[in-house]
Amino acid sequence: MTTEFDLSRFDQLSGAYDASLVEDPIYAFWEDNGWFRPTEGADSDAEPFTVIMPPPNVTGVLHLGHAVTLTIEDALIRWHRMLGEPTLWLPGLDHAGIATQSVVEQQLAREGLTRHDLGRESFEERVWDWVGLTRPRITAQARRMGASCDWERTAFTLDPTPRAAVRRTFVDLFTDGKIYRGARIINWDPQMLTALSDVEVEYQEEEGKLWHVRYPFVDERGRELDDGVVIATTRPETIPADVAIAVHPDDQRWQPHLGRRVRLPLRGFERLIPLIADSGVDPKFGTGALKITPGHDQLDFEIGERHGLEPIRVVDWDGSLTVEAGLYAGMDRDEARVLVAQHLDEDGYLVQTETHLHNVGHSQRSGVVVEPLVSNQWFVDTDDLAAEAVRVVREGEVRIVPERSTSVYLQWMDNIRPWCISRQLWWGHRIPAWYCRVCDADAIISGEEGQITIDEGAHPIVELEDPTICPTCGGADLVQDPDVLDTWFSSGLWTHSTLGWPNAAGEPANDLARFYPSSVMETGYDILFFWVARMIMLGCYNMGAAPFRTVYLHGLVRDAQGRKMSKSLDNVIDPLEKADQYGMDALRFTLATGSTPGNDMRLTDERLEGSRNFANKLWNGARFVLGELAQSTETQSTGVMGELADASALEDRWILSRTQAVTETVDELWRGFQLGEAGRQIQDFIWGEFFDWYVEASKVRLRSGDGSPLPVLTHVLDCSLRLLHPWMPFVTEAIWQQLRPHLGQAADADALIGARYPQPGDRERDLAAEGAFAAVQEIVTAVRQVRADYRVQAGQWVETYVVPQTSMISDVEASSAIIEVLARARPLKIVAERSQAPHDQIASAVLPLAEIVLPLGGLVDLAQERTRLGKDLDNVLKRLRGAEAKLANAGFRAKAPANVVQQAEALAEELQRQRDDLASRLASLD
RNA sequence: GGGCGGUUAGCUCAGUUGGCUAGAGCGCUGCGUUGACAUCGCAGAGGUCACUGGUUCAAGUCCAGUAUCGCCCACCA
Repeated sequence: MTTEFDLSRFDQLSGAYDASLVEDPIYAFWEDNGWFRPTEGADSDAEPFTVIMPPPNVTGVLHLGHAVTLTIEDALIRWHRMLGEPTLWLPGLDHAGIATQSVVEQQLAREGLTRHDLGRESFEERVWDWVGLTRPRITAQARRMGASCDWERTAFTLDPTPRAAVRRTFVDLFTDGKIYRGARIINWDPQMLTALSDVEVEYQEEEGKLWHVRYPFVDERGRELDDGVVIATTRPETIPADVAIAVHPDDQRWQPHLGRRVRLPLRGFERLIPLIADSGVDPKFGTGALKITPGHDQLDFEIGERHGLEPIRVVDWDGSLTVEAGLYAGMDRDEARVLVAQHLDEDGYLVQTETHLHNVGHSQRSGVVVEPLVSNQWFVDTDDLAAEAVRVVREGEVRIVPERSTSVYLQWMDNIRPWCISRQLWWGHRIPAWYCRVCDADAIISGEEGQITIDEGAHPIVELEDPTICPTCGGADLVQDPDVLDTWFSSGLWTHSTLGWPNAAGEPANDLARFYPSSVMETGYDILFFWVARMIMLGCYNMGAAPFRTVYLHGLVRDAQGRKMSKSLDNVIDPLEKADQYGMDALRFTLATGSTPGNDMRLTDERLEGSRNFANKLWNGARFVLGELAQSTETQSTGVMGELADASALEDRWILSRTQAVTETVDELWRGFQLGEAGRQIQDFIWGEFFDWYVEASKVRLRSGDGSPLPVLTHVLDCSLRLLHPWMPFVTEAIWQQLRPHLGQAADADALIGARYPQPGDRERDLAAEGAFAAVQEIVTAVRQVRADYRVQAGQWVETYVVPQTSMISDVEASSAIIEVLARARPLKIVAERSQAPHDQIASAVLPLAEIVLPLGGLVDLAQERTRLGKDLDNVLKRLRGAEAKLANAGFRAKAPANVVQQAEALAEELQRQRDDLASRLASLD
């Protein structure tokens, strides 16, 4: 620790907290002093707390989702760091294959270019240039968020080690037979011109048309008959690719006709197709008959496979129709749909048209309607991987927060299908497969501009090192597979590729051994399938152990109207802009306390304002304490904290016990991952108890000089800053740097970021003090209330009598100075008997532990007094009835725990006394 | 078609082993420029905890069902 924090910078600060003057210097101070490194200030024997950061896409800028992630992870890391555990928060970035390529292609389009104009190599260079711009911007933004991650370990999915991890995993899975290549029906994005995986397709309900089309039977000589089979379809343009009509085998309507042939009812087509039976057909939908188009429908493809029917491709890669479409060839699929329907109608084959609500798949990235089509792609057979990924969750090796997400995860895993991992893109990890131009000459098709496609039946050579000769023929004319991998393939390895896996022979695997598996994986629930599921599958496969112990899923941040943020709605909130406006701590606190795990939250300016106000309140409360410390003559060599043990005033004992109480609560909430509730509890404590009560009470002794509250003020401020630091790191550190010189031995670090977090065992609770001070609070509040009711001038001192219950007398007397000041009650007379207080021209209130009397003279209005007391009495009576009914219940006495019964009895007794006092008070008014 | 979540004050939301009078912020009403803070203080109004039934001594909390809004998954063309 070398860099001292320059306190002089705070000289200019006063009044309102100005985050913009504080945040950057504080961050630099932490980073320069090495606080983000994992071993600093930590006990090396302890188990490390590790978080691998979800890598933001190198595309674009940080959005609110990142802000939530960084806030929560930073809070967790800071908490564990303050617990003295070795902590590692490993940051990184994702090359984000399709997303980044899409952005760069859009840039090119604005220049009137396509990636083909540049060629593969130049295009990749162009993307690297772009990444060179966005990378530093993104990390700078994360720094602004206050992320205390270990920047020295920043990883990128295209770095050498992650590349090696991809290679190794691909080779292992291929060798295991879990990766294979083949012609299957996949989801095709006709704009990006690439295959997609199932999860990259988003279904939207849309109103379409359901056309009922008659396929006529033909006689033996092929002549068309009047009857036929009516099917219902949403895609008449795919009729040229029909290979059969299928019905359910048990469907009685069609039994006699099975095996007969029908003719394609489309102009220019004479093709006959069979009527077949398959149990995949739902006899209740539409007409109960289904046209089978294996080339463009998942279900049809499967039915086709079962019946040995070859798919026909009628929709081309770009969404236009192929030559197979006859006179419709070259038309766009939507255009053709309309025309085909029109022709069917004109030719008398269109039986009926109805509107139809159905789900249409769109590409997650480009938004265009996905075309299912048959294509040669690489797949991961996920069955075994999923089985293990299910096991580790079922058996609790991985815990998902919130727990309910576990069933979502398991359900998805149970229904998992082969994962299409090849993409016809240029940006990403090139598939490490080669083909021999000689042996696979028939399968290698060279297209324009040196592009090639690899047909089915080619023999890929997949090895750890780039192959140079064909193992079959010994030739050296090899060509690499042109495709790249799904970006989530490399993301799925993130948990260990960032820690040095696969470590080369002889290379130490320290990081892996020490930090794998990580402690918490924190991310949005929207990428549970994309990412979390894949990380668990691949982590288990490569490492033989699940990649993390806990998955913490946060919800989506929505706008003030509860809408999802989107560019098209133009309602995207920029986190940095909000931070400029309200301060980063305010943004963080709002995001962290705004929701519970897995639930969405709305971000509004009102909430941000509230958090900003809290930061400001803390700043000013601290300013008060610091100001008093500066004026105090007390020694600073040992710090004022040395005298903490002398704190014997009731309010001291009370706030120390309350500090301990909130410490215990917060500790428990932390352990249950209830960060939001913990933050709220701390805010309530600091504002509602420490500042509103203790600081106000402390002023009495500061002025009288009758024993100093400074040790307690200092200690509780110190604890408050420590407790709050994970949520609001900047303002707490800024204050703590000013407080530290006053802490003496209690200053256990040079920076709050490395100070010790308050612990449940730090101090005994003092329940007697808590109870007694609660009575003082009640008395003060009641006096204020009476004064407000009678519109007594706020600044005016009023003679006030307090008649405490006998048991309370000494505590109330001890706190008389506080009551006097906080309630503006002077002279304050504490008397043992009600009879010692005046009875005429008074306003009064009856509390559980005391009665108060204010002789307000002419201000007192008997009618108003009757109303006030009557209302109180009604309330007491109502509660008393409830309490007595409960006690009269034999079951309650018999079955409720003893302490609950006891409490109920005490309450009833207290209420009876209040009732009697109120009644006699009322009687005396007459 | 399955699965999940929400429904608590005018608004936005807390309330996790069932147990004192259900809380907060914002908004609203009244008072207030007391030397930390008007980004503030004090006091107040405001809720049959969506509905129905059940379990229990006791239900906002557990169970069943209903309504309604939302999300996810799914090969009904």
